[in-house]
Amino acid sequence: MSPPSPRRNDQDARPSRGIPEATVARLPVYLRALTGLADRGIATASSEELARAAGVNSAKLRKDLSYLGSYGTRGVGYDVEYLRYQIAREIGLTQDWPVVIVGIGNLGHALANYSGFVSRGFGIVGLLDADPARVGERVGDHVIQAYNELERVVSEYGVAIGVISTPATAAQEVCDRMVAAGITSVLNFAPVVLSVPPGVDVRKVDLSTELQILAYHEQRKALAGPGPLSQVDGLPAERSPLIP
Amino acid sequence: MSPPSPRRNDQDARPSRGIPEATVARLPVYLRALTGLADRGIATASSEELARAAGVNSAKLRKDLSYLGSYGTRGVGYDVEYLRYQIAREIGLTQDWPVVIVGIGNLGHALANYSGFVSRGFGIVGLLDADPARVGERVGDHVIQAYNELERVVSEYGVAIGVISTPATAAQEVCDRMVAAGITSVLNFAPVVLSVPPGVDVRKVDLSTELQILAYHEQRKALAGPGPLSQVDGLPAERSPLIP
DNA sequence: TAGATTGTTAATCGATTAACAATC
DNA sequence: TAGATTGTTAATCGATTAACAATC
Repeated sequence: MSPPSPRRNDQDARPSRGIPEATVARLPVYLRALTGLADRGIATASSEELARAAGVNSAKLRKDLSYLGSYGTRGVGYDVEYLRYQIAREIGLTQDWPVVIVGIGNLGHALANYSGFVSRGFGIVGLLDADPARVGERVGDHVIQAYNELERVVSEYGVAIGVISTPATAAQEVCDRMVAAGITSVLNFAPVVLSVPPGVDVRKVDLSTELQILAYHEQRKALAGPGPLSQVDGLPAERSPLIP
Repeated sequence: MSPPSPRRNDQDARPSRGIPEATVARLPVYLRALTGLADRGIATASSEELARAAGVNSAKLRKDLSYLGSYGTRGVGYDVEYLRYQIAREIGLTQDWPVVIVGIGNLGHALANYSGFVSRGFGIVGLLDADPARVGERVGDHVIQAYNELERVVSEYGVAIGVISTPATAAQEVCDRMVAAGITSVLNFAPVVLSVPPGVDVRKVDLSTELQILAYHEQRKALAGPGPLSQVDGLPAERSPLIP
């Protein structure tokens, strides 16, 4: 009966706004694919070639890139270096992001030594640990500092992104303290669901969740029987238990 | 004009089949939440309580659980232990999954020492590295073996899931060899897009992608200006560069 | 111009959510 | 029975995909 209610129109915003989440999550993949092409001396790539390098289909890639603007040339393709820069700018990698890591156990060491960290616009400005025995230890180019230094490091370097690689039991309290100190984005490696106030982003990386998702699909493959056509002319593929 | 073409009906399959991917990805989260509740001695939980513990809304949780069956009691809620078992069974965690890890650098060490590994139905049956200098080194309960042992370990233990924590340059060749040896699920920590034949599942965990997604949102917060209401009465929030 | 390839449209598919009848 | 809460429906929203007009 009544006309559709007037709705806030996304057109009002700048074109750089409102990129779908699914697209945002793929931009880093495109960026990496472009870097790979550039390293191999390739100056121009079609959506088809770029999509292959990124592991997606070309329709999706073109749709994704269309949210950023028109950076391709019809009949030609995309200039690798130009597109790479545009995506980096869109993500915000034309500036450096200071990052603090709390919890320097095995995983924290691995993160601190991860070269992709520095090379991609992120810089570690603090490695913090609550264990006094670890404070002062050298890890890569850095020295582990006391957890108590968190507020100082965050304000001194203007840290916006914090990484949590503590045990699960400590993660929420570390997160709370990060947020109180001014951090508004958290990358969490601890296997807990973190509570944060509105305006704070949390992303979670969870080994055991990933393994469980694989196990689910693996189990279904076994149930479906061996062979790509899921023929059921034999018993399900046998899997040995842990003891051989 | 013509009636819709006859389509293969999912109803034909058992109810345990065809759980949406988004739901599958949340089952491990529910499982962990249930374990947490059980640890605190809670025997029964409503969808509302369970959803809070898992960090989702209760409608989504009920919808997700409905794909597994009717394991709740109207007016009462869910029996924590019973539901926990049903989800574990659905995922396939009532059996143990032998896992092999290739690439025992910093990250490989962290993964090998990760306790959630063993405790959640996964068992490491091999730590492999291509560097002869590392072979023989003790990591947790295991000893690093030569990369050459891959085929033997996979067939001896019936390994279906392989973890790649090598440098990016080695990842594709390791993956190919895993697949040739019979592995059908790969968890990849190397920052490359892996090519695999149909029927092989790959999941990727990528630190720098996660950081970049956070950076994108962080940048938008800065552009929107300080304050939760995105007021633009001031300059964008200042972020210091890496050098203070 | 002819060929190639982008950027966009529109159809389809899958995921989320609110609401509520069923039922403990 | 009255109150509580599940399981399901249906509406909405967001993501994917194929197709193709626009255009280099």
